Amino acid sequence: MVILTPVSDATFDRSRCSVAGTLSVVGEKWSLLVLREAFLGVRRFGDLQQALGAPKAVLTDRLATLVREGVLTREPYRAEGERQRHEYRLTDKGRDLYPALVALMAWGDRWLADGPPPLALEHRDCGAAVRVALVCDDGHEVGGPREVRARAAEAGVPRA
Amino acid sequence: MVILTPVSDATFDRSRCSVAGTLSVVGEKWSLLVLREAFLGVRRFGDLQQALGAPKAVLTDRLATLVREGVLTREPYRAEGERQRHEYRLTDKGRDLYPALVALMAWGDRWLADGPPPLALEHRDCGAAVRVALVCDDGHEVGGPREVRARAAEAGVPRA
DNA sequence: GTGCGCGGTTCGGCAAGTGAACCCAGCATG
DNA sequence: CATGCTGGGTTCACTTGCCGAACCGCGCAC
Repeated sequence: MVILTPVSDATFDRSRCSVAGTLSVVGEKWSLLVLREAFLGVRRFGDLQQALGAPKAVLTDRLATLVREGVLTREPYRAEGERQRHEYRLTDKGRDLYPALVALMAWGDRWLADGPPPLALEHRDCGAAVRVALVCDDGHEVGGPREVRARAAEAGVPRA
Repeated sequence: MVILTPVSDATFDRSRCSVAGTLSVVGEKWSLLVLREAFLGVRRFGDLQQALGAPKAVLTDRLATLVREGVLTREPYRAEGERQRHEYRLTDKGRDLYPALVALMAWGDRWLADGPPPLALEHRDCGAAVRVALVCDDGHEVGGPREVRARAAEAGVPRA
């Protein structure tokens, strides 16, 4: 029997949904917080652990999967008088998660705040506050989901 | 002992971080996928279950917490010749998660695709594609994290 | 060599997620 | 009325994931 949801275009192929795909990469516990730290410039295992308070084993695992997925790279470095260690840096793929992280942060700032936002983002050039906006390619600012139509790609196309 | 991370402004109060706060509301497994369906107009328990394939028990729990957090409401309805049931609808607070979801989807479209994006978003008014953009309040488009400075709020202010 | 600190790995216990079975209200049917 | 069916859950046994503490091993300092 065919599903007939109240909204006609809700019948797209969920198994290929990009939200689910993204979450399979960064949706585990701590992953997005690791990336938050990465965007703040934290690169070393110990610093990450201290900043996050995550169990070492979990942190090890999350870093490994993020590296495996190409979101971070693991690069050797060597500080004065210490042995070689590794640090974790964002790749382009990882840096491209910035808008998502900013959007999540903005929501928390707005709806969960019990005071001023704990972290303010400002444009390095002009000092003005940075935020995420929904825009369309004609340059309009989009107010919200009500103004958006979701269209499913043609089904039946096999996986490449 | 005070933490001294290599980056000076990385020392903000993580315990109040809005990313972590947001994730504590929508970061559990399935939560964001439930919201994806909500944005597509799916409102009924059974439809959600069928669309997601999530275990009923988990779905029940996620819906309950999303309602408790004020992201969804649970409202009675009654279809012709059926008994009363409940449906789950987005609140303003929930609708405001749209940019975050779109950002996650965009990332997946870009980096995980093995074909065209399974779901295209277009501006209802003009038909142009919808995307998330990072902008500053002076109207500039922000290229990425490199152009952003994160500034921690003054510490020491107790939790209101 | 011994000690020590960093970056992990291992381990036992607990919480969360999973699928299948079960339950129950209420409409439909006979 | 009894009976069955259906949607929306709950319960249960099992697996997976997360947790904190203990342990390990490399390489520098002594």
